[in-house]
Amino acid sequence: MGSSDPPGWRRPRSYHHGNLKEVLLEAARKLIEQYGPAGFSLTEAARLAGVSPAAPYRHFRDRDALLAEVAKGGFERFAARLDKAWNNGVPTPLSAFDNLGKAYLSFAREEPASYAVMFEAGVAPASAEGEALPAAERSFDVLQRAAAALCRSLPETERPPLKLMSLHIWAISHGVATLFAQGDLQARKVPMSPEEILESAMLIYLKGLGILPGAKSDGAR
Amino acid sequence: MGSSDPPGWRRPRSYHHGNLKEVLLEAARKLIEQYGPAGFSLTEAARLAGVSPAAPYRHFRDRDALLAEVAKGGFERFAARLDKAWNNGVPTPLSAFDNLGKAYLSFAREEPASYAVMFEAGVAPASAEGEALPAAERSFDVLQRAAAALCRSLPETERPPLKLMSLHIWAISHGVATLFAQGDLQARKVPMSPEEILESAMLIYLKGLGILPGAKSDGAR
DNA sequence: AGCCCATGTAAAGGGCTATTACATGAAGAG
DNA sequence: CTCTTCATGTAATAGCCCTTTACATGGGCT
Repeated sequence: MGSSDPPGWRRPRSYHHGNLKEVLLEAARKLIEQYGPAGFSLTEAARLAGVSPAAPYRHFRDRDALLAEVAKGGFERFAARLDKAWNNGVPTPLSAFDNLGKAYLSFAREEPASYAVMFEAGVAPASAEGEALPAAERSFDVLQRAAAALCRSLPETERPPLKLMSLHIWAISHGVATLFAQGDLQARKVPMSPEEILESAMLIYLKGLGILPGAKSDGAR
Repeated sequence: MGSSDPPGWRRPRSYHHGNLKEVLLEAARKLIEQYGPAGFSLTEAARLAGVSPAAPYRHFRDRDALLAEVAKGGFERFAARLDKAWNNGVPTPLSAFDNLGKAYLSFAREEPASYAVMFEAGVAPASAEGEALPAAERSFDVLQRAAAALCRSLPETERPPLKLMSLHIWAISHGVATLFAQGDLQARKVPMSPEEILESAMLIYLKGLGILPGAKSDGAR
């Protein structure tokens, strides 16, 4: 890789690009962000990188392989960010959980292209799954560890199935992220921020589990 | 839907098709279901309908306009189904709400193509929004009416903001639908059905609001 | 019966994907 | 230092798709 250059900077006048793979991935994210996963074109990414339309095929088997790499990189950064935000539940599981939710949303907002390729159906078929699976599972693991930590305040007999609870948390976060924190639907006339929507939903959910002090009206029983 | 009904059936031997618009929409849904919104091609839809590649342009301005119509029709059937499932909260709001969730998931499973075009970013750009907005809002209204009915068992001072609660319900349903009830991720090693995941999440959420008898440990307070 | 125009076809331009044969030059061996 | 090698780039091409334009057909109205 880059030997005497500043870390991985492309050499414009060289026949060999020197950094093409990364530049193509970056261009792909930019284009997907702008035109959607469907509107993205290998040829245009090559144009952005200043190379011929055939050059990308030296680094990716085909268009789908490039998208699979976008998904893989996305899952890796996603897992790292969730893990950092959770921070092992420090200082408290509740505050860390709040950070986790905010990190989830900010990733979806800051890397909408990655998020779309990671989760939208039919974008990166099975190839992505195979490559990206480990990082995807690391992401889910963070949610699962958070759920476990939150449950520790409950008597064992009242703890929900851990996996189920993690799926709930994932679904709520994903729902808020795709409906409100991404591109266009964000502009709907919803007077609340995605963060507010997610946090309030999580608070109610945690009350329902008895992890937070319940709604006053348990007298309804 | 009905396939071989007498009213408006295509005339195979006629120069004029007689039913092309509907047949193209149906073909589009079938192709999107199979290859994803990106893999769908106008030309192939025309081939399925037995007409030339230029014929669709007599009915749709361009490829995006056809997708916008898919989205519009999807939202209309979606709204109708949700409304029917909710059934004005009869016999009880809780049972009707359960039906509503099941209807949401079954629509996402039975019309994955429509659902994808309706909710995936960048598939049907702004054109869809304009045309499909009324039906989309009717869908959301059903959720909002359900939320209102569920809240009526609460003292007024403890009711959550209606719009916020509706957004929560929508986000949870959408999250479960896209993560677990559609195409590929469905095949994950999740030992629960989407219906079970959604219903359990909703039960916990409603407990958190005090609409259902609370988790035993409200004594935590 | 005859006209009109909604709805079809054929042909063509331009873009994208992917393959193949060829070109370039960075890096290591002698 | 030179020479060879091979990863990495280009050019050219085939095939598919989108979209437009000019033309063809025939159903329905007068």
